[in-house]
Amino acid sequence: MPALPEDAADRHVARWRGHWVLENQPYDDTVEAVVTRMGSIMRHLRDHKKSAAVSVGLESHEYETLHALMIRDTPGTASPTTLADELGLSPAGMSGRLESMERSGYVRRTTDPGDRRRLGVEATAEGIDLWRRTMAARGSEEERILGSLTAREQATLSRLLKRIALDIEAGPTVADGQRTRSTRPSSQTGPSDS
Amino acid sequence: MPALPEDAADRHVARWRGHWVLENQPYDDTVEAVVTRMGSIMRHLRDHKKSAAVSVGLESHEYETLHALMIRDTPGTASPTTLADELGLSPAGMSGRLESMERSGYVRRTTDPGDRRRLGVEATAEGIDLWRRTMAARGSEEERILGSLTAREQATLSRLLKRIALDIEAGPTVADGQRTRSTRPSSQTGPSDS
DNA sequence: GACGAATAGTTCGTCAGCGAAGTATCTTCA
DNA sequence: TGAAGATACTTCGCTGACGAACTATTCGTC
Repeated sequence: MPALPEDAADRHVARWRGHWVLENQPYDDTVEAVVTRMGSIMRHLRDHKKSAAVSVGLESHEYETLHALMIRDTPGTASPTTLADELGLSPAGMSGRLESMERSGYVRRTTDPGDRRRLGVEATAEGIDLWRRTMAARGSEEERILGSLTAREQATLSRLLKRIALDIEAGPTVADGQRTRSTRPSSQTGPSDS
Repeated sequence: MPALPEDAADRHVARWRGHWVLENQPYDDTVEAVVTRMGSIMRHLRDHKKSAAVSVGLESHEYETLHALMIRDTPGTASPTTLADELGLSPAGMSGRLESMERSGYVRRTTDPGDRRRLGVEATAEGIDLWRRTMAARGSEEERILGSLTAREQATLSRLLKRIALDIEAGPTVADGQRTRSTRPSSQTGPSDS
């Protein structure tokens, strides 16, 4: 494996090491670099997705909404509440979003005759079209950037990330506000949690 | 290597596969899983950081600002413009944030006698204290979750991510709107790119 | 030295999102 | 049958952020 040139994360780590202030907490270059790199990769993908949406005339939150609507088991239709949950939005936020998207004609709210509290949200033909065009404009930037790795390397990466993800999912489900201590992970490496 | 149980990303991938709509674009499970996992790891870290800040009485954006102020080469002081750049904020946003943080007493704006257009931003003693306490409350969740991996595995992960990050940094710097095709990566590997 | 361009911040109008409170509808159960 | 309570969504007031326009200062150049 050839030595790789410096990346932004390396520079970040070098810069930060000197400013570490928690005496009882070690500063771990590798950990810091990993987190920084994941951050910049995700930011890149987010920016890319956003510009794809904008190039088609959609705000990125509108694209997200259409997307959530389209990739579900009953494509193109859902209740505002479900949608809000999936998008991590408050009910109020969802109302606002649907309102504006309905005005733009991307979406339609329908009433449920069986239960008049309930609404249905459907993507309109135009909404679906714009969603598809955004998908196409997006191309698969994800595949492009992961293309720097071989299939084997991708698999390794995926497995390592999965171990971390599983650890998080097993965790205390972060709960609200209060930081409950995790189901101490397999430990072996005292997370030295403060 | 033992078979790992299913994680949320596995479920996401399985669910999404059926809804893939770009005929000319293959659907790559591994890529999708990698991106999903990085997303949930980063989200977890973000939530954790936020709740640490809140537990100390800081809004998460206030913590970010103090953090940017503290980890720089001249700790505790910077110009609004620099700060805005580092935080990815518009000048207007920065003004607002400083305004409210100054009202809260976390930060102080000072005038530069040499150039009266310029300001300096300094963290106050209270701001520094709250920042440190947030750092402590944060503990190192990053280290805790990466603790699921051995040092060797962490190094592997870091290297793989670095390859991707370098590819992105080398890229067309995403520019605005238009999707320019990257300096085709070293290629060699249309990997499993199915 | 003085006027035009550049630079540093601020103000203004707007928008998406939040939490809390409100409205309408349905469910439960005495 | 008819409250009391639960559920589904909306409205309201507020906040943080944005882009565009504005103010104040300094730099460059003739």
